[in-house]
Amino acid sequence: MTEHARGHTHSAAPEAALREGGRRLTPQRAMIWEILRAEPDTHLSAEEVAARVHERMPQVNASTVYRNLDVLVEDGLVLRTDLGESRAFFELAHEHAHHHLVCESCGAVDHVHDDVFADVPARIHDSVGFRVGGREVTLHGICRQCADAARDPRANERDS
Amino acid sequence: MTEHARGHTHSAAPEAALREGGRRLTPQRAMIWEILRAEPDTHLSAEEVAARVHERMPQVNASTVYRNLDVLVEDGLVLRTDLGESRAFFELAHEHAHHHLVCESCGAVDHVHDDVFADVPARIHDSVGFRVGGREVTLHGICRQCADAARDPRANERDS
DNA sequence: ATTTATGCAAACGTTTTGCATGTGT
DNA sequence: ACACATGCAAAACGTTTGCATAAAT
Repeated sequence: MTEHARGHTHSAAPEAALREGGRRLTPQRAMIWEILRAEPDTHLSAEEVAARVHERMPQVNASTVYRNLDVLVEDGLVLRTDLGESRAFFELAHEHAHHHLVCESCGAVDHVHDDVFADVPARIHDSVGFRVGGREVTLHGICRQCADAARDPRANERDS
Repeated sequence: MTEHARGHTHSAAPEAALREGGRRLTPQRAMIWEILRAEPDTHLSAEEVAARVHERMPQVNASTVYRNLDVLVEDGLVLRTDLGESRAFFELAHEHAHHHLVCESCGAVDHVHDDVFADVPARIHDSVGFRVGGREVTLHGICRQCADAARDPRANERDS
């Protein structure tokens, strides 16, 4: 689940992609990019990104972060994912889909490989003509930890 | 798609379920329930429910609607579904899962029968131990209409 | 010179809260 | 009488916007 840990294609600063749209790679933008790159497995909300930015560049305004996240998403460099409950998260755009499993109990976000969906998109397309998004899917449910905790109350010690 | 139009299990006013928790079926609650029951295929946001309520009972405050939607969800009578983009919708709780397909292009919400998922939940559980929610799943993508419109620009006439 | 980006502050829209009043049990 | 529910107004929340300034082209 950490196969893409070390820098490759997408980790290079995204100057090119930005400049295509007449955009500039400002220090603030670079910082946001860097923050997302540094935590590939965390799903950061806009607010959390803003907080991270603020730690390192206190003078940067939250609105700048919001604006830049929008820009990066618009240019396809960053992916905005809705995890439900009005929680939108941001992460670097990947080549291939990885899907999100949001635990309804503890809020944790697991990942699944695209494989598990097998031919579901095809079946959906066949039955209703809907083309499931090229990107990410979010499922809700109960993660292993919470399921275990519910099954064996004693295991609660590691939870809240 | 209107099989459950006339009163049976779920369409009956939910007095019993409410009273179990020491709750009361107030006129406001009944109205909300009625509104959701009247539009089984629409996915109403809290705000839209509030608006519908206001049409019929103008003196009812929005906060009452918000509070009551919470209560109904809490008691399992109403289902809150997150359709992404901070759009949460409400509908009467059903027996069996039906899933939502949100068109990223036009925002329309399609439904798919649970069948299309076949053994996906099992596969997910096997691979990461995550138990996909007993209820509803939301997928994002492009609906048939929008896909057709994109493929054959001439068909745009029925769209925006 | 022109465009793009920033900081600031103020506005926004939705949802939540505190509190006094009302209603049902 | 008591617990539960309501209306109202105010606050809260995360996000967005207008505008003057600053930086890059």
